[in-house]
This record gives sequence, structure tokens and C-alpha cells, in this order.
Amino acid sequence: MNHQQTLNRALKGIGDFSQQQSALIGEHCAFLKVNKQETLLAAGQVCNAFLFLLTGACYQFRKTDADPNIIDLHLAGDCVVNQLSFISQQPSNETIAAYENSELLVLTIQSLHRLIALSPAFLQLAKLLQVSTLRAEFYDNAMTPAEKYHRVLDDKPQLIQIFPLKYIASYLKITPETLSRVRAAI
Amino acid sequence: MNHQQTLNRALKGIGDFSQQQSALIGEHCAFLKVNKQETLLAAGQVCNAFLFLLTGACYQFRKTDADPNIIDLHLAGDCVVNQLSFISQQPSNETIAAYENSELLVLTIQSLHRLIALSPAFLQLAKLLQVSTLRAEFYDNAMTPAEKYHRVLDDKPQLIQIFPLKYIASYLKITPETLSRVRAAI
DNA sequence: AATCCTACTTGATTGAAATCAAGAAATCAA
DNA sequence: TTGATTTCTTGATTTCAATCAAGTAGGATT
Repeated sequence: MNHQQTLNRALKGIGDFSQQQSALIGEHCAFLKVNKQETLLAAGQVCNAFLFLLTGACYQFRKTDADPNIIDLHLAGDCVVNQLSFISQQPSNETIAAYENSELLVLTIQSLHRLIALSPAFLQLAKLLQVSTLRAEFYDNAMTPAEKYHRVLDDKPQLIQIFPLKYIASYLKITPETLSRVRAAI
Repeated sequence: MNHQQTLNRALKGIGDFSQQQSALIGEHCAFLKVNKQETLLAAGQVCNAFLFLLTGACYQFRKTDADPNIIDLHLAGDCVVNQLSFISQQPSNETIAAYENSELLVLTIQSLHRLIALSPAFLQLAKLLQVSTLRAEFYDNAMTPAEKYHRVLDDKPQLIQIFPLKYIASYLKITPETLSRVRAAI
């Protein structure tokens, strides 16, 4: 599948874009290939682009003295962005890295502004910034470990195939031990 | 203090707006006065406006079979919006209501678009939608009840003056008993 | 194949907050 | 003002996930 097709598919989840508009977005993107464990955005840098993950897997984490704190896990089709840093154009607290060899499309904030200048329809792209908000609330404070795990199973079962249990556990803010037990109890 | 002044003050926290731009925003707003316990946005409705809270206090909650789930507490100067519903223009899961008699400015999504058409500078208003994101992360999963409470004390001490303890507890996702004990332990 | 290292599992224990419960204080309504 | 209702406090108990701990399995490297 070519890049534009994957992009079109990703854009479907975001808003109503015509064939032409999708193509225009594609034209404003750069292609990027990274290897396993390469950094896409280092903590302290300003996030000045949207990344569309075409193939592979990426993750977002916060460094700690102990194990890194997983903030987000991304699969092909996802939009990878540190929304806080992007919006505020302040240095990010999180690092974004590739977990697998990955292919991405890069849409810089300048390109985004150029698109919006061409047509307000591209304002819809701003919705991307909300996606992670949805996700953050999705795995809610109030949910039990079992609920969280089953929600991932329903929502993004591939996550569990691709990322190690301890990443999933950190993402869900539970311990690996608890997740292991939840899983065993199915 | 007149409405425009209160609005200007609120806008300072959001972005860089000239005197004229602030005035233009004010001109695009409608004035609204509501009484205690009146509903501003019912669950199931689409949130199609930003509300600037000029005076009074409002809150956002999710209905449950038991006690309502407090999602957000707003004081004068705050921007009151259900961001998810606003962005997606889908029905809201939450209800927004006045806790005290309140005065508000209403900026509809149409007016927002009109402003953005006049000048891209008004895109800064979109930052408002991020404010609650920040807040949601502010009282983090990982914080202890005591940490949460002291953070409110530091951040928004008036909240504790105005809203009953059980609202604060629900907002912080702890029980009233626990909050009472935390408070006693100062 | 042997070694090392990390991930995962499973068990025992602990601890912190929820729940259960009852009484005190504050607010509201008549 | 009185009584009723709700909110807040305080205590006892329970519960559930974290922690501590040890062992097993799987992957990588030589």
C-alpha cells in the first residue's frame, strides 16, 4: 500500500476530506523512515510536527530514575504527536521513540498553517490534537485494572501483541504483576 | 468591573491579543445570566459555544445511578466548555450547570469561525480547548489524595471555599471521608 | 550449547483508601 | 425556632493493588 493510501485511511478517522484535500495534505508531508529505538522527539525539544505512523510502532514515555513511564503507544494508522508541546510550542517533557522500524509522514506546523491558509477545512486537522485527550480519559482513573485491560483488548488488541506486558502495564498505570494476574484470570 | 474588562483578563491567560482584538472577541460574545442550578449544557446536547465565566461558579458532571460524578469545577475567569463535544460536535456525556448565580459571555462556534476568518490570530482561542486537558493531567492518577488536595489548595484555593467538600472529593476522585481526613491532617 | 539478562509468573505480605457505620454540625424549609 | 435533611467528621473493618520475593521461561550474545 502506498503512503497516500495509508494517509487517506488515517484521515478518514479525523474528518471529512475530499480526495483532493487528502492529496494536498499528502503533498505537504515529508516521508521519514526510522529504525527500532531511534528517537523521534527528545524530551526538551519542541514538538513542531504531526507524525502519521504508516508502518511499525512507536511509543511516548517520560524518563524517571526507575523504569520509564509509558505515556502512549502508537500503531500504524495512528497520529503521533506530543500535543502539549505542539500546542504551546514549549519543550516536551516526553520522549517519542520508535519501538519497531517505522515509516512515517511528517506534517510540520508550518505546513499545517499553510494548509489552513489554503482552506479552513484543514482546521479539522486540529482535531488530531484531541485524539490523545480522548485516549487519556479512556483509561480512566476510576477503572479497575481488569477493566482497563479488557478495554485495551476491545479497543486496540494489537497493542498487546506488539508491546511487552510491562509497557502495557505502565501505560495503564498498574504494575506488571497485577496485569499478569488480570490476564491469567480470563 | 464591566464585562469587557473581565474578558480581557481571561484572555490574558490564553494568548496575546491586542486591545482591539480583545474588543472584537467581546463584540462576538453574547451576555448570559443564569440562576443557581440552572443547566447550561444538558447531557446529550452538542456543545456549540465557549462560555467565559464572568461571575459566579459552574460545574460539569456526569450523571450516575448514585452521586453525580464531578468532572470539572469553574470559577469566575474560567472558560467553561465541554471540549470533547465542542471539537467533535457530538452530543456531550456531561452536564454543565451553574452552582451559583452566574454571569457569562457566550462565544458560539460560528462566531469563533467568523473571528478566525477575520484573522488567524484568533486561532489562539483554540488553545482554550487545551486548558482542560492540562487540568485533567494536573490531578494525575499517580497522585495521593493528600497531594491532590494540596495541589488544589495551591492552584485554586477558592474552589474549596465555594464548592462543598463532596464535590471536591468527586472531582479529585477520592471519597469524601478520605478528603475529610486529609484536611484534618494538615 | 552455555551464559546472561530481561520478561513474565506466582505467592506472601503490606498498606492505603474504600466501605461501612454512626454521630455531630451545618443548611434548609416550614 | 424547630425539625428535617444533607454534609462533614471520626472510627472500625475490609479490600485490592502495590510491594517484596523467588522462581521460570524466553531471547540475545558469545
